[in-house]
Amino acid sequence: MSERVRPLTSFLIEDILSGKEGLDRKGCAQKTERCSQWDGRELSQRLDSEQGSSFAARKESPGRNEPTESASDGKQKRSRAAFTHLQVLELEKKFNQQKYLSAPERAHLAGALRLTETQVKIWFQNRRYKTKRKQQSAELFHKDVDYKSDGLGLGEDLLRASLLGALCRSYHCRPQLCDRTYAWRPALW
DNA sequence: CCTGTCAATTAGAGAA
DNA sequence: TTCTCTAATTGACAGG
Repeated sequence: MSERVRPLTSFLIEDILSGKEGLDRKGCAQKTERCSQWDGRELSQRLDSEQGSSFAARKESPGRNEPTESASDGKQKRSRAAFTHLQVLELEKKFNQQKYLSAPERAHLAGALRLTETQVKIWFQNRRYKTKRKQQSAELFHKDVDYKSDGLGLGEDLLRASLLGALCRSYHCRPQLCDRTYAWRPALW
């Protein structure tokens, strides 16, 4: 992996408008186009009428969290949507069926769940990565257990116990997740 | 060029 | 306050 530069975690509309980000209008629209929090097209349009002013180009959050802004410094705080139980349930269900969605499928699912296509896309992206990480750590553990138990036949049981324990630890503070992870339970064990 | 993916990271939210 | 989970963001890269 190549070297990482400073992440633009606080991607501020004010910075773009004032030229601090060093992006021209097109670059700005492109960049924002990629972020679910900002609508590049809307931004481009509004740049025409509101150049120089600070405004919130943030899309309406589908979750219960409203975008917040501290009035004093005018800095936009990143909002984090909290998907509903049902939304996650349906996403998990779909993910269990298929790990990748086509554009029409994504649009359909997004519409059905009242999420943006980007949110669905990002959810699947994060979900795949999460699955991969879990699998990798499980494999790592498996190797370790195999090495330690070394012929005692404990590897599989210990792995199961460990994974179950990890899962319980993960969800012990969010009981509602135990229900919505139905996809994992029978398949995993 | 555009759009999607991955991998890594950041940061909000809530439970302990 | 700390910890965990996870939505969102980022850069690099690939394919059409």
